[in-house]
Amino acid sequence: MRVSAKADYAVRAAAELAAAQAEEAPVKGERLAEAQDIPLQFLEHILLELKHHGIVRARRGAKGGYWLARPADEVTIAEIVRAVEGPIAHVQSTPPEDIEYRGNSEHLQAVWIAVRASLRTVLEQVTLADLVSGELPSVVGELTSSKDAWVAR
Amino acid sequence: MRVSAKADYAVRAAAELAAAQAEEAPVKGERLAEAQDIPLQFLEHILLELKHHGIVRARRGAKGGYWLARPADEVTIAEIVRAVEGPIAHVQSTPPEDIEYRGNSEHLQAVWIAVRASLRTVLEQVTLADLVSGELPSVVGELTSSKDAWVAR
DNA sequence: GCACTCCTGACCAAGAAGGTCAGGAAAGTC
DNA sequence: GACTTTCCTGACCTTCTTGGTCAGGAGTGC
Repeated sequence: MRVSAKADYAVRAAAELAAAQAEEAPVKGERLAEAQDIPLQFLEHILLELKHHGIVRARRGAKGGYWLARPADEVTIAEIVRAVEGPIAHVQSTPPEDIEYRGNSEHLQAVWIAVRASLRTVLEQVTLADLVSGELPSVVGELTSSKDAWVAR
Repeated sequence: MRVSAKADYAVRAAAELAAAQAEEAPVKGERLAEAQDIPLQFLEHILLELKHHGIVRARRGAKGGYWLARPADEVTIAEIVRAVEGPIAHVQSTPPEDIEYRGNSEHLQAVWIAVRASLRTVLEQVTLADLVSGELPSVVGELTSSKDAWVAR
C-alpha cells in the first residue's frame, strides 16, 4: 500500500509536460529532470514507459523532447500510475475480483474491491490539468479538508 | 499500491480468530493455517507480529493457541495491515505530509493525502466483526454496488 | 557530417516478498 | 520430573522489485 518513487516521478514529470503544453514545443528530458529533481537516466526509462503506454510522445535530435500525447485534462493520475506500477490494488498479484475466500474471510473480497474503488475515485478523477492548476476535484477537497487527513497514524 | 500476501494472510487469520472468539478457548496456529490455507510457519511469523502490536495474544503448550486481544468489533482492518505492512500510502517511504513538491507538481501532495484518506475511510471503518458477519459498513456497500467496481482496468 | 536527444538493453546493489529450517522456551499432562 | 504440545525466535534461502547507473545505438535537424 505504498506509492513508489517511480510513480511519484512519473506524475511529476507529466505535470511539467502538462504545464508546458501551451508552448507547442517538446520539452527535453534534462529540463524535466532538473525541474523536478529526478535522476535523468532513471527518468528517461520512466518516460519511455509512458510513451509505450501512449501517454507521452517524443522526438529525438536537436529541438527534440517529450510532450503529452493528449490534452492535459484528458490524462488522469490513475493512467500514469498504472503505466509504471501496473494494476492498482492487486492482492497477492491477482485482481481482487478473481480471488476466492473461504470460511470466515468470505467477505474480504468485497473489502479489497472497496479499497480499489476508493483509490479509483481519487486517482481517476484527478487529471494533469487539475494538478497543475491546483483546482482539484471536489472529492480531493472533501478528503483533505479534515485536519485528521494530514496527520500520520 | 498493492496488498501483500502477508497482509491478506494476516486479515484472514484474524477473521478466524474473531469468529472463534465466542469459544473462549485459544485457537492453534495449525487450525488457522488449515482454515485459511496459509503456510503454517509463515503464518506463525505473522501472528507473532500481530502479537507484538497488541492485536492478538497467545499461550504456549497443550491447550495453547492464539486469541484476539480485544473484542472483534474493536479491531479494524487498518490496524492489521499497518501491523504487518507498515504505514499506509507512504510515498517513497516517507509520509505524504512530509514531502515538499516544487514547480508544477506542487499540488501533488494534496492528491497523495487524499489517496491515504480514501484508503482510511475503508480500512478504518471495517472491523473484524463486520468482516465475519458480512454486515460491512455502508461505505463499502456504496463503493462495491457499482458493476464497474468489480471489473479490472 | 555533426551535434543533439531520445531509445534500449545490460548491469548492479540493496531490500522486500514469501517463504523454510532448526532449535529454544513456556505450559499443560502423566 | 519427564514428556508432549504449541508458541517463539533467529537464521537462512530464493526470487523479484526498487531505484538506479552505464554504454552505445538510432533518429532528427542544421
